[in-house]
Amino acid sequence: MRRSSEDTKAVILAAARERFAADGFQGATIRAIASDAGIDPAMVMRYFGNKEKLFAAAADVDLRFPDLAAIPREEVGRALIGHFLDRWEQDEGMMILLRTGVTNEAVAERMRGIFAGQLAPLVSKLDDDRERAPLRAGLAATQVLGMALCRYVLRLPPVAAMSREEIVDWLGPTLQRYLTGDVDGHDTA
Amino acid sequence: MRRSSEDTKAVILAAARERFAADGFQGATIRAIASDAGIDPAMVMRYFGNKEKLFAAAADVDLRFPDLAAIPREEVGRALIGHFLDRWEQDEGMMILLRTGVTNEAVAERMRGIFAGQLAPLVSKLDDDRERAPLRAGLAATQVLGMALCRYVLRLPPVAAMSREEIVDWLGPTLQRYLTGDVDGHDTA
DNA sequence: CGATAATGTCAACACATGTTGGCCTACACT
DNA sequence: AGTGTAGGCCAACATGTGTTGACATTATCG
Repeated sequence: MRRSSEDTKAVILAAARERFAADGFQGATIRAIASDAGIDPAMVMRYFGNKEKLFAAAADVDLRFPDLAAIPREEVGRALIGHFLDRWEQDEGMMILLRTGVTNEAVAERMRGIFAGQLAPLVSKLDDDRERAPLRAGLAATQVLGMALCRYVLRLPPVAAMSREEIVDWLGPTLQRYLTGDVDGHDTA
Repeated sequence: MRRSSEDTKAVILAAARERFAADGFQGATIRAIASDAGIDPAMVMRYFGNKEKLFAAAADVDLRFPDLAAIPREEVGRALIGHFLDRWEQDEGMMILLRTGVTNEAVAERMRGIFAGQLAPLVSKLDDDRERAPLRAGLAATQVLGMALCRYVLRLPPVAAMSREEIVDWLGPTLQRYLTGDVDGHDTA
């Protein structure tokens, strides 16, 4: 045999990741993915069943958030945005989710799941008032996803041009207030 | 004649707005739009030429930002987010741009144009240091678009559940700092 | 009334897409 | 060498899409 089954499966998956990240779910075609992978479209079907299952495999992403409770309380804001930027630039899955979640309800549901399952629980460990944790996590999500949207997807020139340090310096305090502050910006006791 | 040319054109445009806002550019089909409008798909072509021109007509949006310089300096943050929330809920064009700009480069370019032509100039009037104005505007865009994304598109439960006042109270100070503060959050002289 | 142009409908084309089944090819094992 | 099987390719189908042209219908005006 030319290649092992697992090898070609991996090649297809890599090509699918790139295409889904670049063109979204509808925009990425099986034929284009197969062409990128240098194989026949039929192979994609053989190994992944159909387009939706291929997408599911390509969009399997883990945020791998660090344990915020293990970080000095006054640094969680900077730590969160820093980690998120790293993660975004390493894992194409983030781009896939954002590009497709905007027009695909199933993916949007998945993003809500990631939010509720990976970010919210972490935030709730920071606060004694567990009631407010989802709100805090939600606020953090708006700022963090908004940055990803403007920087990596829309590529607004001033935002795309910022250095990692600048972003951390500007967004860190914002996230710090969302995660640990009250409305007026004072830290909770 | 049953209807005037302008009337049906308006009916088509209204249906197109809804479909584009709900399904994005690729997801919205001429046939579905025509069906919503209660007419034949061929009419759409007759009046708008092709799908892209129809989209261009449907996505013609004006942010109608107020003159930030005419607002007390310490309130520009709250004013900006408040105005943006109003605008979003009144004009389907905002949803169209966000839903489609994420996967369509031409629309993304258009959003960059709106940003550079409508938001950035306004911000530059707030600051003596004109060099920093694009950066400030960009930061504001990340927070404001991130809120729209999480609240109206992704519908993250805690964010969608917030009241207008809560959002203004939480995001106002953030935008205030992006627009008029230095990195540490102190107002510029 | 009759002509004419505007408004609308119908059927079809050309094309791209996801998906399927049959066929070929090359290796491993006896 | 012969054979079975896994990996791979080709051609085709069914469907949905944007788009087009020919035909019908209706209102306006000479």
